[in-house]
Amino acid sequence: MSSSESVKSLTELVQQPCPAIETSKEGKPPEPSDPPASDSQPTTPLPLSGHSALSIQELVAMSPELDTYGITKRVKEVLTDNNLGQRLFGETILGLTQGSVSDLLARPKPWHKLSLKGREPFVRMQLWLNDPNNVEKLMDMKRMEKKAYMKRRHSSVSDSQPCEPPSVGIDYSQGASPQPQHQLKKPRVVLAPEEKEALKRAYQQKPYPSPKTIEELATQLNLKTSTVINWFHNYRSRIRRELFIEEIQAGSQGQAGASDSPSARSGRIAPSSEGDSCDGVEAADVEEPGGTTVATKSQGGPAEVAAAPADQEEATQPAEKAKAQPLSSATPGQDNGEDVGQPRPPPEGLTDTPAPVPNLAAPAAGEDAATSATAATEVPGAARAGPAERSSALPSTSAPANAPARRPSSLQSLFGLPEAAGARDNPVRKKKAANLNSIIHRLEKAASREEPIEWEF
DNA sequence: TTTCAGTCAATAGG
DNA sequence: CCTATTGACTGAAA
Repeated sequence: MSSSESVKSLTELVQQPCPAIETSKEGKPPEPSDPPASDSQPTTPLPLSGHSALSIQELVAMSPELDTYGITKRVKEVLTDNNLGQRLFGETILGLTQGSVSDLLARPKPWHKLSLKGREPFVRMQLWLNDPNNVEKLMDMKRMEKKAYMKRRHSSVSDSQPCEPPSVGIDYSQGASPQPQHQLKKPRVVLAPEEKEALKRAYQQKPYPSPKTIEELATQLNLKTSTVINWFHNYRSRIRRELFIEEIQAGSQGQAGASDSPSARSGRIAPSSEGDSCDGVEAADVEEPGGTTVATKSQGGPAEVAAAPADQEEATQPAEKAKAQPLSSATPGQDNGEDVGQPRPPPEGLTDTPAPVPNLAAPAAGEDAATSATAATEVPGAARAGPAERSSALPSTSAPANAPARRPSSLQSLFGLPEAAGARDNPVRKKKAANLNSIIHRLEKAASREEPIEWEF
């Protein structure tokens, strides 16, 4: 362990801040000659340009701290400037599929919130950006693909998909017309907007529904339980991610005015930095179709699902909800005009129902506010911290905002100064409200055990 | 077990 | 073609 020198050179490789400054040209040693004696890796699955002796993982491990936002921004620029698609880029440079690349470029998570694995793509991107021939290489790939494509077309005259079924052998579908072919492949569930709405509402009541609640939701919405579970998982993490980007952008916001960010470029002093900023605890209000600006009443009682401080599960089904098709019964117990369910087509395929759920449009009407009420009951003062302003009292480790604003003095980036001013208001509020709920949830959870937990909200 | 972080891959829009 | 969205899956923590 040691080898501080090699680290240094590697660091340069992955560094994003201005590369200039070096008296020696160096550029990039084809291979550093100093693999930090580490056990071998499962080998990179990617062709990865095929050089570099070091595995990315090693690079990632010693990578300095990259500005993910800045990196993605530059990558996007380069790609668009050269008409390179993210599919090509993803597959050849990152080893990821197009969708993943799109996601990554659009919503990079801040470096410190990334796992080792999650950092990998960013290191690769940085490496790629540093490569003087990056564009050229990709263009070559593009040409090659095209060539291959043309070739294929040419060779196969009027042949339709020569070798299509790559299946393992479980397939006897070769018939003739790929029409209503057997759907051996699951059709991919697509939730209807109404269903999503219902789920979101449920999420706001309870970001972490109990299995029982999930089961109920599934029944009421006529979805598979696993679908509901997955939905919650996905929704939670996607909400979380949006909060991250918000965090990032906040850091690079340069409000009109002269002062640019103080840029307190400091190191990571934190043993496990957790900068968080909760932002004012605003009451929540939710949007709704119609433009009814719901004021945030401190709820009246439509808390429903959650009742007992401890485990509210029991209050959930005093009645009987045998029948599916909850036209309006929704959650038993304290109904309050709440309705989680919505009429939907009969179970099991059968596309009959001509009318796609007529009502359900704006069922809610106000109870969303329950957002906070719900669980707050027990938690002492922990959760909400007064009004707003939370000038961190503790020496919160790590600066709340890193300053990715600066740009290297490269000719390229001279042109881009897209700076986007935020102009969002509504959706954000909602997200925050939901986020609060999850915070509460965690507090509750933690309340039952004693452990110095560190939270990041 | 459950949650989470990363991804994949189908698919909806352009 | 290309990109964005999103349900589902995988593997690793807890």
